[in-house]
Amino acid sequence: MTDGKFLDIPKDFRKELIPVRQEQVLLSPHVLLDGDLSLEDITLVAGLDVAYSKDDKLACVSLVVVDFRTLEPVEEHFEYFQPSIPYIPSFLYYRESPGYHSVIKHLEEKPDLFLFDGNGIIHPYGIGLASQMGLELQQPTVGIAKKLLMGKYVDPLKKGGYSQIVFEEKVIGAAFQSADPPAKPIFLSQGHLINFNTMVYVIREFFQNQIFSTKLPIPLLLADKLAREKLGERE
DNA sequence: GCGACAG
DNA sequence: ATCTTGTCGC
Repeated sequence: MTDGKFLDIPKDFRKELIPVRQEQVLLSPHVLLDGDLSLEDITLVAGLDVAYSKDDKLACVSLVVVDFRTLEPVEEHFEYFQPSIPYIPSFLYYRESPGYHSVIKHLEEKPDLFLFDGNGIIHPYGIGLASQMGLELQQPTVGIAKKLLMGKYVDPLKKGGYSQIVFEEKVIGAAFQSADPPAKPIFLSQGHLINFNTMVYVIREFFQNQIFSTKLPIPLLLADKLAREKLGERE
């Protein structure tokens, strides 16, 4: 017991991460779960992801910007970097954010929304990596995870449907059935400056009139592919 | 009491 | 995340 709440901090990292936890507690109240963003305003959507070498010595971060109407990619960037800390649940931001920030610098045009592979407010202190990135960028962000970190939900019945993810009586995200059952849903959570309904509607749009059946929305699918491909060229 | 635990 | 074989379905 080192944390006092939901996720314990591994003993080896306790001393370093307790101040980090304090930072999360301090920043969490600044996360905004609303804002002006609406579907009609969205033209460019960015997807970001990180791939790791098997020995965890090298990482490749990728960024793909997609036109929300045509679903065509309009910008692609990638960057190699060295992970400075291991993966520790609830501290993913501190492992991946250096990569994200360096690749975002290459953007030629500012996207209207950023999608991250991971969580927004689905987090023991309500500030997952997508939320903290949103605070720093001061831009709308959404987190999309393939596994549930915390909360409960009932399985959406059919493809295209969703259900609320609830924790301590509060709605913290949406389980979205992006592929046909029995495939597991993907787990959406607000990062920053976006409301629940807009988040769900935006993500749902990516699966409308789809030629390929994909589990991830196009920006994240392409980012995932790019990071993997570029990492492969170096190992 | 044990185990859970984004990537 | 990454590793890893065969197998199911279009």
